[in-house]
Amino acid sequence: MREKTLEEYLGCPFHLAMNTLEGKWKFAILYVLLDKGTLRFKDLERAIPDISTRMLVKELKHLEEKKVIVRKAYAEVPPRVEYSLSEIGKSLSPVIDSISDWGKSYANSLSEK
Amino acid sequence: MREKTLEEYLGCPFHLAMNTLEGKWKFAILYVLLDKGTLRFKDLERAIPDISTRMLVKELKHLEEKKVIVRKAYAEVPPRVEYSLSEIGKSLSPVIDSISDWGKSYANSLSEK
DNA sequence: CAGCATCCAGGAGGATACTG
DNA sequence: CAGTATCCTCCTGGATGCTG
Repeated sequence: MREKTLEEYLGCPFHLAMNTLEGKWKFAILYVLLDKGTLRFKDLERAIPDISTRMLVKELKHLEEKKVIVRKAYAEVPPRVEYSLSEIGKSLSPVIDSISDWGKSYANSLSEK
Repeated sequence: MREKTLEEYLGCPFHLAMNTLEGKWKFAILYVLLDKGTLRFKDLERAIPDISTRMLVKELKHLEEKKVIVRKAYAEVPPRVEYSLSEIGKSLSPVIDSISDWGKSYANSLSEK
């Protein structure tokens, strides 16, 4: 039995993390940015075909407020806005990997039976 | 740039994982079972004070269908039902840890500025 | 191009009361 | 004890059209 309580374990950092990663499209956006580095709004929309404009805007805004991604707007016409991961955003890689890894062994364990 | 596409990476195993872990209380239940090993329904309710009976039933049922937890009912009066993690359920520990770890460094990076 | 405004449906999740 | 059964609210997310 672990020594930490539910409160300590799931308490602050865990819920903080879940809070910023919650939402249908967060991981997709994160992965694409992890993959490509920097993308414009339209490119993100193309990279995640099923997302609606409204949702992409909302999720990006949320991630930006949470300091996970960085938004850089250029004063040009037509407008250009580039999104990339912050340092803390890049450090999410192990999280995505561990979930993906678990998913693989989970899929295996399901097909074995 | 990674070689996998969004489809390959987020495609099957990742979404499979997210699917079974989705929901407000999944991680809380998982953590408590990881912590205590085996618990009766009422004990789970006590361990997660804010959850409603309805939600606990739903989440447990979902996790059982997904083969992540094991339900064992005893033919007694009053009834006794015990929940525990399956092998694949126990292997979720790294996922929970990586999220929790990221949450910690995230909290640090927020407070530094 | 990079969004914002609006409307809308469906589902997640809460509160309460009841049963074998 | 271990759930069911209802009812209800709010929020997520989709569709569409418009703007600087």
